[in-house]
Amino acid sequence: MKPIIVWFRQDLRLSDNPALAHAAKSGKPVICLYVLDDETPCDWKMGGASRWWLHHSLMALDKMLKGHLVLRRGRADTVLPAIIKETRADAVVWNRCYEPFAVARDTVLRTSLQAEGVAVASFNGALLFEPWEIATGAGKPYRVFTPFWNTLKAKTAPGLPQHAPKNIEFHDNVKSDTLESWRLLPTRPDWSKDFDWSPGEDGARSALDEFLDIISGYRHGRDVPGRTGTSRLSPHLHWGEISPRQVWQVVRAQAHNDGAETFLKELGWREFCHQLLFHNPALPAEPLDKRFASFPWRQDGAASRAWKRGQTGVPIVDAGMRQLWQTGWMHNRVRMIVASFLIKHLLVDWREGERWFWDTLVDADLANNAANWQWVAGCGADAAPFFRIFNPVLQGEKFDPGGAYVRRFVPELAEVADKFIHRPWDIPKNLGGPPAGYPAPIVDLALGRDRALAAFRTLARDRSPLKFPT
DNA sequence: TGAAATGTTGGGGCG
DNA sequence: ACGCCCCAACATTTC
Repeated sequence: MKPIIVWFRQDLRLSDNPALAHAAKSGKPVICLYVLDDETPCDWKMGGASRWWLHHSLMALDKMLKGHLVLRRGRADTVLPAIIKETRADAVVWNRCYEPFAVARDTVLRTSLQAEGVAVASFNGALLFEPWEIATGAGKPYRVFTPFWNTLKAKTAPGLPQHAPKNIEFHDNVKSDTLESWRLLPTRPDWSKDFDWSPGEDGARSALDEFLDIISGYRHGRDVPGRTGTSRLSPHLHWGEISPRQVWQVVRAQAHNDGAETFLKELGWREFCHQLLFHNPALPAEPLDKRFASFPWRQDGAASRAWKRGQTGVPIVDAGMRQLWQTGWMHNRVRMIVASFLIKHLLVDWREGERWFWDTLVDADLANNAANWQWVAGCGADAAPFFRIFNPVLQGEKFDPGGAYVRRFVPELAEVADKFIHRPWDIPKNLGGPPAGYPAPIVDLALGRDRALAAFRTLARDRSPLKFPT
């Protein structure tokens, strides 16, 4: 019997994995393969934090496969034909990816494999619905979230998740790299020592279970960065350690509480972002709203560096940027604040923030990252209006009132009184003044706001309708 | 999934 | 007792 190859990509799990289930049912011996491709030129090479996650997730997957995971390095269109030749496999299955380069790669590969007589099948393992399954009455992709969401909800429920295959008959003795030889982990310095994550399918399940304990308070709790009020599922979902169908099914069962309802909407945003990228391959690189093509972004290396390092002198911004660097993740409320600060107060091109997040987030996801940066910049689909400029002081006082979040990540401010924790520059002289060792703000918040309004207003005067690439 | 400026209202101090 | 002013508190509008 000739073997079948399951090509793992962003679906590092056994349960509800349609490609794996298909292979296990086929009666053929199964080869579970992961290919690390550092060779194909790509604008979005996997970032450092992603590689850290991948290392641990592959280790977990290999354990669940009882050591049968095959690791190969190289171009997918070289590795797959090679391993097919070695093992005489006559079938390949995978779950679909939706990044433009992945779509292009997989389309070519499918054709060439089929031309060699290899059976190829692909499945939906990453989304509730395919990007082409939710369309307007005119058959076009949605550009506004709310009608997209209404249509998604009205569709018949996404398919029920499948159980992991009862037993898998593996095809043995396939050459494999060692994971260590891929050197996915950071060395000198080891910036991952404070990462507090459990990559892998079990870790994903635990994260979901822990979230279910607090989901009833999600609607408001999700906005408080000093406490755990969010699901922290994003990296697990990105790597496919848990499927959106699995999350949907469990959360849906609690739909009587508004927290569950609010959270399902976030899964909806994930779907929305993925269909946006699928239908707009330039989403990560070009503003959807073409009026932004000639926007006068400022080149300010010093400001960008201060932002990345969490040295802007604005507490909630610095706390967020340091949380990102230290833990590989940032609370969503704070992502909006730091993004607004970079784009509006500093007038730096959103793509610079997008790139930094791509390199530093363990949940870096091309679709979510690009769509959300465009959203904050005001050039994306269903975008925030240009005049919506977060005041980081007010946001801090509203969502981190006791300063617990700032104190945790900006130790220079740990002893500052609550009243001044989000504006240490206002600490009067007789109380000691601003703490030494913490920078003064790199931009005057009022001036920065006015400058952004002036710059963005010139765009708003251009009444030409939004032009989206077709 | 804002913030700031401006407008309105109503209670209380006080001449 | 009355009107005037002040100013929270809330509402509206503007960016």
